Amino acid sequence: MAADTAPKRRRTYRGESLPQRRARRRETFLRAGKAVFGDRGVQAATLRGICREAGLTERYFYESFDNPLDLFATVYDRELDRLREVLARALADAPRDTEALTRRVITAYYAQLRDDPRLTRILIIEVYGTVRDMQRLYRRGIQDFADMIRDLIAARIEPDTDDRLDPDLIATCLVGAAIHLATRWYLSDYAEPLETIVANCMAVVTGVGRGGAAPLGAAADD
Amino acid sequence: MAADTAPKRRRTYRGESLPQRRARRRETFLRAGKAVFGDRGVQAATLRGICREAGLTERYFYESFDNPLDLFATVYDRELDRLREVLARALADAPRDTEALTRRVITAYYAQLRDDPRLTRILIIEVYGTVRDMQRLYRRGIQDFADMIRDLIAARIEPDTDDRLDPDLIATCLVGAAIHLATRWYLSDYAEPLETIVANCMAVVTGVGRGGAAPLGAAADD
DNA sequence: TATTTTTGACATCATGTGTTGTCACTTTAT
DNA sequence: ATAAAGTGACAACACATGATGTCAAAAATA
Repeated sequence: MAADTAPKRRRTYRGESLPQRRARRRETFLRAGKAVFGDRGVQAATLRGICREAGLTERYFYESFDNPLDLFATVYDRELDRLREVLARALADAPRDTEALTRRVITAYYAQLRDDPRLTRILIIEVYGTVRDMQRLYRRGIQDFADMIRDLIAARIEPDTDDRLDPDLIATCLVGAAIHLATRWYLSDYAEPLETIVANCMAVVTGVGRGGAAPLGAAADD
Repeated sequence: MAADTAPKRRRTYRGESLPQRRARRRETFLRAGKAVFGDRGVQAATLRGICREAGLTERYFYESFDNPLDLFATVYDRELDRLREVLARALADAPRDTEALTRRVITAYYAQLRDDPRLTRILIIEVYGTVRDMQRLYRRGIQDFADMIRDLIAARIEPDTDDRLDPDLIATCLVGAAIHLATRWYLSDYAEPLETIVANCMAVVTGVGRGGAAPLGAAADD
């Protein structure tokens, strides 16, 4: 059926070939999608609103995406990759000292979230409020970070202490802690300075499994 | 306008007065709402579906609720109160030893989530995917638990160690950790035994702020 | 310049949902 | 018994949205 209405020859238009134009329009929709999803949220996003934001018509939307949720999934994937890249870079040229490395990654994480609120909203807030397809996306995205943390802490586990301790579950907790802190931070319009957020997240992450007598800080409890 | 169609006299019907019938129908809708929201989710919930589940018609829905989201908010509030009550009870007759108390509360929390998957889904999953009104609900609900934890750990903070440590933020982290672990647990259909979940959550909660040399367990790292 | 492709604005269709209204039937009270 | 209140099934309406189609103007090629 595509052959019926297909043009005989493909022209360059305004100095762009057909693949170039397609790619540009797709990119335009991705940017518009990030703006709409990141500023107003998935609930408020409509096909027409996205097209208005993109300055393109519905036809070109369907040229690159199946439906609005497909666009969101693509935007989400992309933002997730961006964040992953930032963390990988921080991890790459980090010192070998465990605490310094942890601090560096955590700092990179929160700095990125602070510098790109739209990414933040898409990755940690909007991804929830959608159908089960999005929950798959969410779990996949989170799982990556949990695995990253798990590998970091797995080597430090001593099985003879408590054999119920599971690096996977611990990592899940730590991811949840970081995300939840990020959520609060975002919703407060980044009220606290970055250093404060990092310090408190560090306090949770580096203390894992050390439930002895000493409390927060260095005081001895009664 | 209500006066036009208002009945002249209020009758008892099937042995129930009008307030009794109203209350019963409202209760029926609350149960139906919990079933629909807790099993199929907010996205899949429709007014007609809720009425079918309740065995009542739309008229009686509007008798007690403004719209489906209003019903969800009421159901959410109710389930939150139930959970809060469970935790308060666990906290009330808990030993004074801090660790035992913490363990008791955490155990009560996860046991309740395991025993009532609908409550779990409504409280930790479905509450996200709605409009901003629900985010208010969510924040309010979470805030309560965060405050509870904050009060527990605030007394243990020594300000001369790191003055950026903030009981509020730490509590936010811990709530996030617990919720995220609960989310994973729920999505895995409660694959791990309760004791495992509790042990790992404990490892995170009781270790807060103790970021020294000792890692998970008791081993010394290189 | 003439023809074809490309574009954009807009109309149209189909569908689902919240909301309100209708009406026959049941139950209660006089 | 009869009239009024209550109930339940379902129709009807309004509206938003996704998806598809129409058509004239703009731009490129022969």
